[in-house]
Amino acid sequence: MTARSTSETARDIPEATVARLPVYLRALNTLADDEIRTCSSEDLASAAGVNSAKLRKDLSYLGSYGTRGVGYDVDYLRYQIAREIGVTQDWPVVIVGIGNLGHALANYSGFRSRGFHVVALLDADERRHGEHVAGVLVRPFDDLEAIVAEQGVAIGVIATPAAAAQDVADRMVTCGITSVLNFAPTVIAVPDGVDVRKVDLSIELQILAYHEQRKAQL
Amino acid sequence: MTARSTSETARDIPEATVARLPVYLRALNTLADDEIRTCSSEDLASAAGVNSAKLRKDLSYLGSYGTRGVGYDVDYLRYQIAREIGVTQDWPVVIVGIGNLGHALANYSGFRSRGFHVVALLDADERRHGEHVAGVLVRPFDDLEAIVAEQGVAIGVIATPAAAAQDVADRMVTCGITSVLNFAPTVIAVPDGVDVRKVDLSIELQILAYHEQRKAQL
DNA sequence: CTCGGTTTGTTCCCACGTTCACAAACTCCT
DNA sequence: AGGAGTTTGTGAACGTGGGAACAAACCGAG
Repeated sequence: MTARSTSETARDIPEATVARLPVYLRALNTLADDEIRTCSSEDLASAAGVNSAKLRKDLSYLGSYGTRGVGYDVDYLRYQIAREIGVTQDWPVVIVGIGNLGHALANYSGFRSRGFHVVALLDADERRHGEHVAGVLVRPFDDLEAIVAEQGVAIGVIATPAAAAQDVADRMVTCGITSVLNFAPTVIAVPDGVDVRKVDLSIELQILAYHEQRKAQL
Repeated sequence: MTARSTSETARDIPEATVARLPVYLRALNTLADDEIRTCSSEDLASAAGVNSAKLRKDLSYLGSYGTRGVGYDVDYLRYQIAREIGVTQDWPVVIVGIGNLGHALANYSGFRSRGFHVVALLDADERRHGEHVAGVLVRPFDDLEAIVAEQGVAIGVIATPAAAAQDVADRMVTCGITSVLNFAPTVIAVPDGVDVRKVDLSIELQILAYHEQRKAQL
């Protein structure tokens, strides 16, 4: 995707692998909670719901962190994956659009516990300003630039209606945000160098409906 | 994935294509709202954020619904895609776990407007029972079997904490649900023939964080 | 009817991802 | 020390998906 021109220092990890690393990390955390110190690729793979060969190949992109004949040290591997993903540091995040979904996101404990913390909640509707959600003040959308500059925010979450999403994305990009998580049910366009990931609830249901319909046809 | 043994009547559409059909459908709806009657593959592709060659190939799996030299009839194509996905009919859905996220899902208008309607909200916590969310009564989780049987529910949504997700999934499968949309941050195991799709907010953020970290290293 | 312009449907090729299978490397037991 | 058993890391085969390019098909003008 991005052309890595000079100094091929960092090995580039396939996108499909990157998407699975967080799953492995969560599985390792669960194992660690159960005070399991070591696991085989088979153990971890079944906890993560994947094939063990795929797991080993995925991990091999990070380095050789296992021991043949033994397996992986849970804590060590956990740290290596966290470091590779970048969640050993803490990422400030802004959420725009404090409707039903924005509320749920602001309250979602999985963010804070996994290296992210919500530094601001923004909404265009001034009737919401001053309200506190999950202990964070809801502020005007126009405060975006100031907050991003002050806090060094790189990641923005869009939880607005579809009609507002592109405008919000444009403003985010303008003030320096380079990663966007979009919950609005619309396609947003961004310049090169900005990453967008989309989460769309009704699309997921429609995919299930397709398969469901196929099953019914037998 | 599923072995289609006999009567190869229905062409099987690649999974990647299935995942994009809802996007095309939404783009077509937007065009229809603007009273556009016809569009080229180029028009639709840019509205959907994909390459036009890919769009044409995707549509070709459904049949030949375009006219060379002209393009696609918006309404006709819209109907064909909707029929293929299965959203010309209405799918009953149950949501289990009425916390912050469950609330947001119950209130999400995109479901009803796209061929899905919430027939029941279930929660294990009896303090929530009797409450109405988005006009639907919150009922005990133990009512699951009765509701699924009565209403012919095939699709279940899990919005519980991670610890409860597997149990909920097991109960759903037992009473005949064959498609599950899982919002709980954990991997759930289901038997063959049951489809699971996972939506995981913190995983999406972690993927963004990985790329963000890579950008910062330049 | 024919010709030029347009747009679809499809073929071909390449890149990416998945899985198998096995050599390399480690532990433990005798 | 040596051999049996175990598990990782990886090379190779295979399948799926993406994109360029082009033939087929349609429209409209003359």
